[in-house]
Amino acid sequence: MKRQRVTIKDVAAQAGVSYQTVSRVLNAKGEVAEETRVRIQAAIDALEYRPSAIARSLVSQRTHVLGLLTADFSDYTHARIIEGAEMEARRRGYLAFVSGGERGPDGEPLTSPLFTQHQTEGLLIVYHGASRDQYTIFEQIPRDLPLVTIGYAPGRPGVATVGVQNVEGGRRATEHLLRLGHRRIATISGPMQMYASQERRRGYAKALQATGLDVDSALLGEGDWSSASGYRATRELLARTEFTALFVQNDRMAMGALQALREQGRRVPDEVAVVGFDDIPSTPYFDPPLTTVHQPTYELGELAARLLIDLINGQPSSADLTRLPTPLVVRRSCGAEAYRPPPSSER
Amino acid sequence: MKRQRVTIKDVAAQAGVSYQTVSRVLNAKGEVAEETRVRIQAAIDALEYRPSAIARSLVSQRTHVLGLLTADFSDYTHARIIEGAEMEARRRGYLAFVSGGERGPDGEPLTSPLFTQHQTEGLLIVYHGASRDQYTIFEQIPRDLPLVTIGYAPGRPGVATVGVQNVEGGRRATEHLLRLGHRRIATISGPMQMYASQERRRGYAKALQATGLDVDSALLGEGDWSSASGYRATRELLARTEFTALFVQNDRMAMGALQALREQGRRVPDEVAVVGFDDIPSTPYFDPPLTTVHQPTYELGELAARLLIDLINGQPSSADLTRLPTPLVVRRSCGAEAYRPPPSSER
DNA sequence: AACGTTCTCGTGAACGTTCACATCGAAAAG
DNA sequence: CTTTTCGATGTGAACGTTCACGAGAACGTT
Repeated sequence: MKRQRVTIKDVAAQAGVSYQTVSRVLNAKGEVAEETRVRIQAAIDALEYRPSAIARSLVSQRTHVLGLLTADFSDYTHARIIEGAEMEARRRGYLAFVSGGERGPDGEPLTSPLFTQHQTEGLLIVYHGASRDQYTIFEQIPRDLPLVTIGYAPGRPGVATVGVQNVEGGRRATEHLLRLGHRRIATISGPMQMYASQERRRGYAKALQATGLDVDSALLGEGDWSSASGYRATRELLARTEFTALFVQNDRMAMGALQALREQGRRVPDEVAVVGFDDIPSTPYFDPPLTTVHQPTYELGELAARLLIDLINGQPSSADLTRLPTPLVVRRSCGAEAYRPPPSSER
Repeated sequence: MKRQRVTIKDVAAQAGVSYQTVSRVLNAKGEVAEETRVRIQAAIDALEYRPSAIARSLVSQRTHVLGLLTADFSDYTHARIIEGAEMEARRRGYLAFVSGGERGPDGEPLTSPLFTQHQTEGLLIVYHGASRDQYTIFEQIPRDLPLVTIGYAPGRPGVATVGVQNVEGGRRATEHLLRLGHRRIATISGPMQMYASQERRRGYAKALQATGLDVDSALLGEGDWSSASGYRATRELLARTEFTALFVQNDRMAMGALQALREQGRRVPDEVAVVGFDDIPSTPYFDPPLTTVHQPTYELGELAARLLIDLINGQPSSADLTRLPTPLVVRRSCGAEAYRPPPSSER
């Protein structure tokens, strides 16, 4: 484990100059004779010298490291956001600590104390968010640390937020079903203390009201985003009331819903039309292929990283509170279109 | 952006001692009078002092940072491995840079040069691996950097490898179908240059041969792990030959396969029995619920991280080349069992 | 009463870089 | 030929911490 480090002084010695001159060619700063620069470059290559980011950080007080914090790593939506954010960060010269999986008592992701010690320059919380009264997580975060969240704690002083058009997405899905002639449209939300759930349901209600319909509470189901909960909520709805359409507010729950409908012998889309939310890649392979509201998760991650980096560098960014569009993707489960074979490439 | 850092000297001044004494209480090293230690602790709390990991790293030459490199972030299997690895790393006091999404010309993930500069102590490559002749990635990695891969480049000098029992999994799936009386069993592999594909197919062949059957090349399909490719490969198989069972070597492809079978009017499991591989969480909600070979991905990530950290600390680890078990999970798509309602919780 | 121990704490150096400034030489200007 | 100017390079300090020492005080020992 003796990893003898090659330092800038070794390079200087090899090239017969002082360490400062080497530093100058490394940073392309200040004048240095062409002849010496090639000599130094040769020494660098010969010794395979790699500057120490640690030492640099110590003097510059900058680490170029971001922290990405998430509650649920392996959920596709979250993973995609992280992927986009990490990619954008890398493009801008930042590295990302990623941490996730641990949740506090209220479901919020947990910060590792390691995060703050390691001089993370900014933090991105990838989490779809609980309602206003539960922000315990922010107490663990230094107040002066640039912070961006995804659709979480919008408008909170000190935190910037980006998200998707949840309300519009919900409205779009519901309008589509209304346009197809459905009048009794059930819906299954995620946990109602979460913003995304509230917003998607608000879109649902808006669409109904615009058509002069009231929201019938018998038609409102609630799950926890999991397929199992979608399955359960659908069975409850079926037992409780009649409906000809179902708007499930994420695709995983929709998968459970389709399962429940199949079991009960309700044909989709003929007897019940179904629309989902998220547009996860497997959606064209649902039975039947799912009409759903697309979420640009990758782009959301990129946007969030961009905003965070701008914040770190003190650049006013217009991205704060940006809401990315959520177009409806029509497939077969809503009955609006004849069947097409699935596309040849995923994602 | 003026983040005026509280240093150990500030704490020392506040407590009326030297910086060294503060360092002693921080590291619980050396004797320090009880009275002064509480005084210093008070100063630490009052100033909200957080030691600089950067400065520490500079002197200790240790960063306690791992690099997790992946090719495909948002694939469930990969994400789960990373999640497990990150969790285990955190438990052992390590933070993890995660980087992914970029692939080289041969499909291998790409290392960021930032990785090595940042004094990553070890690298975990989460990638299911291509065949022997494509190891371009290792050339970018310093030879003395501890390296662990997942089922990739096993036996290569300098890299430790963990994985799952792919051969046994493939055998188990095929044996199950044989035991149910099937004799013409088709299979769809991933890209054949990948280890996982080769191994799973080898398991398939072994099971057939143990029963005295030959491998019929007409029954061999190949995809790229995506649902779309599973769909395509299944259509090709259906057009080409007859079979009563299908072993698809990952669940995403299986999803496409089910879709293709449905379209062609082949009932599952009555006309064609299907078995998958991976046991992703949505598997119970496939139509029909998919019998599949379980992969302990989370545990695999934990194991890999443990191995990597042991390597870093120069501890001989017995985990190298460990292969985690891959039990068969029987659901409905193979026709072996009556239908049970999906479980109430995912993952 | 003088001395060795044991506690407790402080000083200087080092980790690998960059920054601010000083220095040196030579070319340009008078 | 002297002075100015500027290009090229070197020196000291600093970033925040730990490590290897060393020093003083309190205590007991003979």
